[in-house]
Amino acid sequence: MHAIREAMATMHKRSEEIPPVSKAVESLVRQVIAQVADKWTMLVLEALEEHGTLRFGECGRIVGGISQKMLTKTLREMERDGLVVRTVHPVIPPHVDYTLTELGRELSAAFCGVWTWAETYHAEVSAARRAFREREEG
Amino acid sequence: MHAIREAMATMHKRSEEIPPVSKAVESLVRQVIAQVADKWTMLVLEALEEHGTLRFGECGRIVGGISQKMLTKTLREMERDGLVVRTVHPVIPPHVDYTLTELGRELSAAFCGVWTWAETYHAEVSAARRAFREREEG
DNA sequence: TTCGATACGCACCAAAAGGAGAGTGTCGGC
DNA sequence: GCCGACACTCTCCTTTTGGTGCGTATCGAA
Repeated sequence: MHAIREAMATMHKRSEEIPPVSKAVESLVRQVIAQVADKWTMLVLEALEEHGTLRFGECGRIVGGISQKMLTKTLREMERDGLVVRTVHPVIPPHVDYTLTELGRELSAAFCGVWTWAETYHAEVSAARRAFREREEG
Repeated sequence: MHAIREAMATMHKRSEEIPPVSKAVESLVRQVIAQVADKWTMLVLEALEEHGTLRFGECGRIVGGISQKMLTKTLREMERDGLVVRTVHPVIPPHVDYTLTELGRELSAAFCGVWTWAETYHAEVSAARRAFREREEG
């Protein structure tokens, strides 16, 4: 009945009762990972890495399929985390551009492995999905 | 007034009107990335990489802070994508365990760079956030 | 005999993600 | 003189995400 509640309680307790000093660091790392391992962040990062400095609209066009709202939000978060620098040129009409910082470039390089993996193995993933569906339905 | 609508329409049109042959592949890669660049997927991947074969409950305890529902969902998706193998031992009480496939291990290795980045630079990210907040509020 | 353990599925609900559309202010081109 | 471009912001609205709690089957232990 409440077996699961206790099981999950234990699950949580175990991870909270053992704070091996570096618990704060691990939490931070997780937070950073969760933030950064975002679809749009990855895509924007890629766009900026490939094209260098980009304006808001350019960036949206290159990424493709992103709404203004999400583009604004993603770029703001990246700026906040020190991944991009936002430069406002006070002219009319407004001109704002975004450039990767060193931190951003490093992250982009780190993500490179994942991109390569996806490009290398997407066929295998598709095959696995087909096989899974057939096993389920067939 | 409807300037933006047109701008965004153009934004989308551009990316949809130019299908440079590898458009399908890019779409697939993006889909795979979006799937795989998930917080829980990364965490489970890490747990399995570090501990080898794990049971459902063990996995939850190691990842920490994940609900059953999300753990089930994450593991199912990973199985579907060919990242883990799910083995059911038909005993009572039930015993199910999960192991990374070669594909999963490759992905884990690819993510290694991101983990390293996060561990290396989390302090910089924190600093950037503080600076951003001070610039905004102060 | 009743409880605890296992690995879930299901129903319900709250919160967050994300899209659509309108509005803003100014300028240069038609 | 009016419209389009820029880089947004703001307000709805829908979809997705994720948590909680309950139920299940069966066995061995208390």
